[in-house]
Amino acid sequence: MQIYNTLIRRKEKMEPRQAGKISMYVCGPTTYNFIHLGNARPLVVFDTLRRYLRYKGYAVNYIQNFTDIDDKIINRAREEREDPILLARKYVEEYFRDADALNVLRADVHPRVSEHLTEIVEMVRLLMERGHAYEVDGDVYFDISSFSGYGKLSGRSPEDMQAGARVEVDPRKRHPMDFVLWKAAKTGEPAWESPWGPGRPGWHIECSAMSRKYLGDNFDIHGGGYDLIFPHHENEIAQSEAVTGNTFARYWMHNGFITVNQEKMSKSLGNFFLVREILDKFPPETVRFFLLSTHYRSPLDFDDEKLAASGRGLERIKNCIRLMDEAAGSSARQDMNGEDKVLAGLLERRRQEFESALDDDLNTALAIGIVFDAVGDINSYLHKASQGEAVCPAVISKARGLLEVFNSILGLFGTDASGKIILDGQDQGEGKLVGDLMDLIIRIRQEARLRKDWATADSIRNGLKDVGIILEDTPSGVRWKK
RNA sequence: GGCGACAUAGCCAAGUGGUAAGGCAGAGGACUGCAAAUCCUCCACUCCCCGGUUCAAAUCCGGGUGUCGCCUCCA
Repeated sequence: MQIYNTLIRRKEKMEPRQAGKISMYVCGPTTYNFIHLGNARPLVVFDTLRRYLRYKGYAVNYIQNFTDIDDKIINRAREEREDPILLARKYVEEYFRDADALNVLRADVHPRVSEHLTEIVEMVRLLMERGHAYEVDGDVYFDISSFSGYGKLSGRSPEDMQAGARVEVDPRKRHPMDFVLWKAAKTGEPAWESPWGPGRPGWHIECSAMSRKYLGDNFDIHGGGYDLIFPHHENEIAQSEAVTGNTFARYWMHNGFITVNQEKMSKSLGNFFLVREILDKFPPETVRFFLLSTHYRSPLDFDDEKLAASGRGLERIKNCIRLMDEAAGSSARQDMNGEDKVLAGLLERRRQEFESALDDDLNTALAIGIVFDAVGDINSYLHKASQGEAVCPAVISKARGLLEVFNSILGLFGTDASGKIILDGQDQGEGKLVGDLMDLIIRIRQEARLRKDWATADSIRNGLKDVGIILEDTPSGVRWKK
């Protein structure tokens, strides 16, 4: 598999440190609010990467942190007259509700800053001991001049950045780009004991300390949003490598932004949409599909019309699954004929194309194109079969199995424990009562149709449409779906 | 001021040297009482512009133009 590595600015072959195992760390949210769509992109992208690596047979150790101690949390808690720790805890819970809805699998560990003060203080202490940090009035700063590789990820030298500095420089810092490792507590703020007095960690040190605890001095993949390259990830490298003397992460992956009217969606611009709000209007699989329909490094512009178009595209895949299930249930042909073998061959080819798409820097947009190609192959086969011989259930089972493999990686549709795709509709969800009622309504309408009472038949169909149920008359019977 | 990314049909989007995937929307046909779904066919002589390299460029190089991002909390 090839991965675009921000460190060298090109794709390279991904070779894990240990054969068959991959360690991944992805920067998670600061929990002071519900997540917005921009926050959701890395979740879905790296979840998909993780699923694909698993599919390829790797044992993946996946760590995603929560920043639950931070200025923004403290400010928010003050506004709401709540305890900062409890507020952060609440938004961790809310985070999981959104992530679960988007079918993002839980990480192996979700470490929180508030539970790793010991490791963080120890790391700062080591940086002090080794001459990479200095203390001023209870604050501890990292001394970037002590780390020769500073700037290697973001591709800028300390001199470049000084030239355009847009912030007032704290005069207590030796170099303007020095950054805080430990902040002395102000009155009323949560604080933890340290050799430099009570305080709390700076933003960057947590990821260095927690990734080290769970993945060791070096690991394979570090992911996050593009805007974390500088300063966050640059600083993580400096801290970690200064302490360990080892290369930190080998492959750095950064997702592009979600934009609104071509502008970055961000909290400071106020143009963000909460995942929760979007899920009120669109099903979660549509949102996930939308997020994966563009390559992860490209910007992705959001609006309702684009999401709606994604939903219509997804419907095509769902229809294919419904058609397969109907056809398979109506046939018991055993032996494979020529058409069956042609489809079987095409399916195998699609599997390979799908894999090579994802092998090329997780090209989910291409992979989704391959899914549609497979859907076209299957629909054509079903159409031909409907006019001649019945389908061969064994080939249909293979086809459905292929879509389930695709789904196990893209994570679009809900499944049962064995990975079988479960769609809304008569299969499940509403329970037996709705199914029975639908059977009754359809029977009454069919009687009307037999009498050629089209007015009644159409009235029933239109009425159901108004409550969100689609009726489709087919030669073999009536199909309904939500 | 420094650094970087992107520009492909009405919309979304893949494609890094060999003659433009896929989806949405749209047109025609098949099927249907009608609709929907599905199938078949059509829908970019051309990839922001101008030069150059090459037998061959959307793809490489140079120069423009435009949009966006990072340098400050931000996925």
